[in-house]
Amino acid sequence: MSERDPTLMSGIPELVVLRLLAQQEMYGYEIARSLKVLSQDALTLGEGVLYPALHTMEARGLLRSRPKQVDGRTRIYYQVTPRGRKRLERLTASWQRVSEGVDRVLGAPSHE
Amino acid sequence: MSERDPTLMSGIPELVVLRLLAQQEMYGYEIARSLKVLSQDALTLGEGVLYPALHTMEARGLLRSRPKQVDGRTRIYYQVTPRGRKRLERLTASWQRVSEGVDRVLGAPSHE
DNA sequence: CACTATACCTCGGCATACGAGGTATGGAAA
DNA sequence: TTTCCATACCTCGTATGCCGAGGTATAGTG
Repeated sequence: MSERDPTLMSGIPELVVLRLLAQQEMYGYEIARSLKVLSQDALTLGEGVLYPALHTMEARGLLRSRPKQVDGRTRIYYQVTPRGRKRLERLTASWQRVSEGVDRVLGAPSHE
Repeated sequence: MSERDPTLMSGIPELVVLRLLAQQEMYGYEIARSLKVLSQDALTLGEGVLYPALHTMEARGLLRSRPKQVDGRTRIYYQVTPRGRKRLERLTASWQRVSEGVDRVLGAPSHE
């Protein structure tokens, strides 16, 4: 009936997570909050997106993790590997390309 | 082993197709070419993406089509319905929001 | 004692991007 | 003539990966 909202973010979780972690080591929950704040609520990574993403990224060698006990709570801190940094560069370039492409199309002359 | 390039375009095909068609009626092949030119090669919609997308969009009432014979070739022209225009507005707003969000995250201070 | 915030996780569903492959016509080149 | 390219449509299978819903557990606050 009513069409479902399309995701409009593909690859974006990976891109922004890499970007955050490139600056400093962080743990999952922190990443989620940080992203919401930094993007001024434009980007919200649900836990169902974030955690699986972190796991596959680690499995691909883009991240490394280490658990840390803080106040009886377990946090898993992630950091970017060199391979992850290369990936970040590629994804960033790709994002810029595509987003400029979209903007050009959107900005194309309309006859309103 | 080597990670596969992520799509980095979700919802984008729908968005840009709607945008093009909002300006004028076009047929599939034309849309593909047009998109490539307008985006300066940043966006290339393969036929395996384009045609299925057009079909589902029509099924959802966002587009209407009519076939036309030109030089013994069949072209299927698409136009945007009012519903499609509403959708375009929503998607455009959403795109702007998200892309600005990403840019803010990417532009966040790094310590290089 | 209950509730919220913190902190992790998995599962199933679904949309959809994409390559590969298929049909057919018209025109230009070889 | 035959071959090839551009035009013009299509479908199928696969893989990805987003997402909501739900689950566990601790610490601190009302």
